[in-house]
Amino acid sequence: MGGNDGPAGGTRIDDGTGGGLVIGLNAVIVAVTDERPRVLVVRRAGHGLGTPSEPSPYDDLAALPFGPLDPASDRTLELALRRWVREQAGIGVGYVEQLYTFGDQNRDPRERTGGPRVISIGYLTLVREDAAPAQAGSRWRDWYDYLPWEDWRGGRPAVLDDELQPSLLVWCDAASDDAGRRRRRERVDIAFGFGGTPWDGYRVLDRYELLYEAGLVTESKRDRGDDGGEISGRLGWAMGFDHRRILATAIGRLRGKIKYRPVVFELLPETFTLLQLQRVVEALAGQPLHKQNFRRLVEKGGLVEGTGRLASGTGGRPAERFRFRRDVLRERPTPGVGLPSLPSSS
Amino acid sequence: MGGNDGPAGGTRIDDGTGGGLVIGLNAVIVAVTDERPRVLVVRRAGHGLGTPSEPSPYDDLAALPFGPLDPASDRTLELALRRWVREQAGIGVGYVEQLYTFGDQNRDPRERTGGPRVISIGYLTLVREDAAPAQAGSRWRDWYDYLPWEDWRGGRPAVLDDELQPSLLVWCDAASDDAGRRRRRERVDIAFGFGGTPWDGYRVLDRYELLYEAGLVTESKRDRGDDGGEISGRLGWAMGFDHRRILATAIGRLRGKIKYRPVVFELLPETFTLLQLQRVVEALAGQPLHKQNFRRLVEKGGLVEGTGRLASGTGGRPAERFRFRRDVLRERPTPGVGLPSLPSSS
DNA sequence: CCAATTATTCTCAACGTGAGCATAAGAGCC
DNA sequence: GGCTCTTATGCTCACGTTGAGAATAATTGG
Repeated sequence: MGGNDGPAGGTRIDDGTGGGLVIGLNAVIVAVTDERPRVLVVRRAGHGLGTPSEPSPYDDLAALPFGPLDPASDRTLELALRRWVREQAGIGVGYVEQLYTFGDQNRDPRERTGGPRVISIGYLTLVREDAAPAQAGSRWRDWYDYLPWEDWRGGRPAVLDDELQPSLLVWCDAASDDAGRRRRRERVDIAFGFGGTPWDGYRVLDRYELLYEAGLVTESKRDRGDDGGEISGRLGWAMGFDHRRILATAIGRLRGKIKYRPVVFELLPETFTLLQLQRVVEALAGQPLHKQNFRRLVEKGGLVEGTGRLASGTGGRPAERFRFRRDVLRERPTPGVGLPSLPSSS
Repeated sequence: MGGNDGPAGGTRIDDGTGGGLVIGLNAVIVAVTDERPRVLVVRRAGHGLGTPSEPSPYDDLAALPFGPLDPASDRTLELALRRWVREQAGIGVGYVEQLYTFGDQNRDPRERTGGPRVISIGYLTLVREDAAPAQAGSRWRDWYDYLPWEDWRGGRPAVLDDELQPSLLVWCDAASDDAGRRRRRERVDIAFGFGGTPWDGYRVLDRYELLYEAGLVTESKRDRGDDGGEISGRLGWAMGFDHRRILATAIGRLRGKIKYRPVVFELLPETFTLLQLQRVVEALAGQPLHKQNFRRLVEKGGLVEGTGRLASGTGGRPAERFRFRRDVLRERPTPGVGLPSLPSSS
C-alpha cells in the first residue's frame, strides 16, 4: 500500500469521524532468478507502480506495489489485485494468495499530518521473472537485501552475532521491570534462536517486529519522528510505510507453504533439473539442503517425474529434466518439500 | 460482518463511486466445552452482538459477531476487535489471530438492493467457555452443526457417502466440457478424499466452497436469489452472509495451527488431565487419536509437565493433572500436537 | 587420459510413528 | 474382601522417514 490518495491509490472512505479511511491492496510479487529470491518494488514510496506524486522525505525508499479496490467493478479482492497488477505492471500473475490485512494506525506517516487511515490487504503472488520484466519505475530486488539475517545459505549470517544479539540484549535489559526483561528475553531467544533455542526459518515476521520494536531498523526511527535513519546498512535496506513488515509476512508464509503445498513449481519453468528445483527451494528457505536427500524427497515423494530428456551441459554430467507431477495432489494430503531443521553440507 | 450500517456495524466509507464501502471485523470466538468445539453466534444475521434492527427474510440464521473499526481511536485492528468484543459480549479474549479478509461482492445480500459493499476482516479468538457465558442475543453452538461432514470422531460421517458424493458427482458431470468435468472431479476428489485420495482435515474451506459452488448449501441458493432453501438439513445449518465460509476458514486454520503451535492450551484450564487435553484436540481436529501415542507425544515432546496432583475420580484410576510447559517454546521450533493421517482405535 | 564437476544410486544408523499388549489404581457391587 | 468395570500409565515392536555420506556415472576442459 502506501496511502496513495491519487487515482492509483486506495479507495477513499469517509466515515464522517475525521481523517477518513482508505482501503487498498499491496502485492508482494515474488520470483526466483539466478538462485535469488526477488521481489518487485517500486522506486518511490507512496506511489502506485508508475504514478509519480509530490516529493517526500522518503522518496528514495522502495515500496511494494499498491493499488485500489474498485467496489463497483471488482467482484473479488483477488480480481482487483490481478486487474491493477496487469494494468500497471503488465504482469499476468499466476499463483495468488491473500496474506494479511495491515491496519495499524500511522502505518502511513502522512496520517500524522491529517492524512487518512490506510488499510491495506496484502497479497503474495508468484511469477517467473522472465515472464515479468520490471518496467520503468519498478525493479526486482533480492529480498535478502531487506532482511539479510534471513539468508543462511552461506552459513550463519555474521550480523546475527556481531550486531543483532548485542543490540537486542541491550533492549531486553532496558525493560522497565524484571518481568518485562524476562518477557523480552524469551521473545528474542525464540525468534532469533539465541541461548540454545533452534533457529526457525518461519519466524521472519517475529524477527522483524522485534527489531522494529527495539528501534534497530530505520523504520522505527522514522515512525517515531527521528528523521535521521540511514536507508541501508547491515540491518538491511529500509522500505516505505510498513512494507518491510509485509515482505516479512510474505516470506514467512511462503517458507511455511512450500512444506505442504507444491507452490515452488510456480517459480520454475515447465521442466527443470533437480538441482534447479533445489536451488529455488534453498533460495526461499534461506538454507542449504542435502542434495541426495532432497532428490529422494521429491522423487520418491512423487512430486516430480522425469521427462527422459537431459539438460545441456552445466559443467558436469548432464542432468535429467523433470516436471511437476500433478497427480501427487490426489495421492498425498500435503505434497511439499519438508525442510530439515538446519543441515550443513551439500 | 454483516453489513450493519448502524452504530454497531462497520465503518462506513463513501468513495463517491456508488453504493459505498463498509469495513468491519468478524470474530470467530471458539471454546471447547464437554468435548465439543463451540463457536459464539448471534441470533439474527445482520446484527451486532446485541443490537436488533428491521426484520429480514434471514432473521433466523445465526451469524458471527461483527463490529466496527473506529479509525480515530482504534490503534490496531486487533485492538478494535478486543474492544467491541469486550463491550458487546463482555468477553475478554485471550488468543487472537487474524484469519482472512472477506470482500467478495454480494457477500451481504443487501448489496443487491443498493447497500454498501461490505469488507470484513475475520479474526479467530480462543476462550474458555466458562469464562465467557453467552449473553442475551448470542449463544454457543457446536461448530459441527454447521459443517457436519467435518466430524470424524465417530467414524466416517455417513452423509459423505449418502449425500455429498452423489450430489457432487452430478455437479462434476454437469460441467460444460470435458476439461471442466475433469477439473471439477479433481477438486472434489482432493477436497473430500474420494477415489483413493486421503481425507485431509485441513481442507475445511475447500470443502465448503465446493458445496457452495455446487449449489448444495442453502447459502448458494439464497445468493442466487432462490429464496427457498431450508435453514438446516443433513448438510448442516446455514448461516447469514458468508459466515459459514468464515467459520470454515477458522476451523481449517485452527486445525493446522495446533500441529505446530501450542494453542490448545488457550482452551483448557490451568491444569488438566491428558485425556482432557486429548478430547480437546480431538474436538478441534474432528478425529479420534490413539491414547497412548498421544500421551507419548505431548509428554516426551515436552509440551506438558505433571503437577504431581491427581484428578478426582472420573470413573477409573485417577489421572495426574498436567500443566502446559512454557519452556517448550524455547526448545523446539514447532511445539504442537502433530495429528496422524486418520487412525482408528482409542 | 587426467582432473574437475555435477548427477545418481545406495547404505546405514537414528528417530519418530502407528498399533497394541500388559499392568496399575481407582469406584461400585456382591 | 473380592470381583468387575473403567480409566491411567508403561512398554514393546515393526516400519517408514530422515540425516549423513560413500560410491559410482557421465560429462567438459585441459
